[in-house]
Amino acid sequence: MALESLDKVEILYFNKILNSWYSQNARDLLWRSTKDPYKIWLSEIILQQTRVAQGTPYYLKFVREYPTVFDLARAEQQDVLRLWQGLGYYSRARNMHATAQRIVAEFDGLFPRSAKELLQFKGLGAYTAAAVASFAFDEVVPAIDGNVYRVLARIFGISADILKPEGKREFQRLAEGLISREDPATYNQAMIEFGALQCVPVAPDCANCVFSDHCYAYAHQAQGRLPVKTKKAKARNRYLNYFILHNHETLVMKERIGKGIWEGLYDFYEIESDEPMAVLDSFSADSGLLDLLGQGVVSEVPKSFVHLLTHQKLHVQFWRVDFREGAIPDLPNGYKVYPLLEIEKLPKPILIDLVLKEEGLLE
DNA sequence: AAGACGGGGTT
DNA sequence: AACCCAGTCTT
Repeated sequence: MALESLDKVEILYFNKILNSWYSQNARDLLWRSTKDPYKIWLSEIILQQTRVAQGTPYYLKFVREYPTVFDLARAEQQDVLRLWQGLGYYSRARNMHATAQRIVAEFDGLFPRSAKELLQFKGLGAYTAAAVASFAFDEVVPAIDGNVYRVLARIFGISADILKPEGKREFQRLAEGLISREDPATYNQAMIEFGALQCVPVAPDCANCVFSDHCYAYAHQAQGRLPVKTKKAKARNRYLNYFILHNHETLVMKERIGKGIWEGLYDFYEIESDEPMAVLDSFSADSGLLDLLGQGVVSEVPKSFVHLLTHQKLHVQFWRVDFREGAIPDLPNGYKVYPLLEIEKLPKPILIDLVLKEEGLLE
């Protein structure tokens, strides 16, 4: 479709095609069958940068454990993080919890109804605020996620960078012109669904597409270069050395405080090095650690791990240090001894959880 | 404007 | 190995 000549008739035509496609192809997703703003918000937070298949079990867990915003607000942050464990981007869980508490404390448990008002809450950005306002309250605001950027960029041939503010404004203007005034919620769902199922990132089936006669990208074979998205930096290498200090009944862990990965989650005694460290002697710089190791029986966990994050490549080596019962010596600040039975309840990075299970320290 | 922030699926 | 996923926050 030609962007310059987009008139009222073409907008109606676009919506007619889209609606028709959606009515025949929409998936039956749990959060689509409710108007409860809490559940819609919950689903949107979970689905940020997350596939439906990966997020669905978490949505079910959260709805069961915290059926209302009041239940979530009452919860301990640690329990919220524990339920979120494995989903990644843990600031989503912390922000969601804080927002639930604000909604209860300041808004009597009622979500404000406009995207503009929803933007004031942590974790609710432009997309999520629009999604909640339109899905729960039928506000006429376009919810533009990665799917929608892709659909718009291809059909209308928009080459503005979707990661730059100027590019976002261009897509926003286009979407505001396109959105259905009669049923904005369905329009938004349909655009997202169309991007997720038909206008997929790689090798879309354009020959069998309801927009094939009107699509810029198909006509110009530009599917591969639209949308335009600035590249992200390559992942940097980090070398993490973990010491699993434990005796028969207890284990030493620490909460990760402050900025960086896994904030609020628990891991082990840790030393980071600039490059791989093969032998224990390499740790002689840490006298406190040497003290600790001297009093226990040290064994290297046979495996080392490479754990890939979007922005970091973690090279992780575990060492296991066993102490006699009740004999774990003084620990540096922040480290605490936990009974093995309590470890299960702590929120942990997926890698830590995995190693605990492999070591037989956690079920 | 550019980075940081997870874990997993797909190609 | 590269790319992406129902993005947001911080600097």
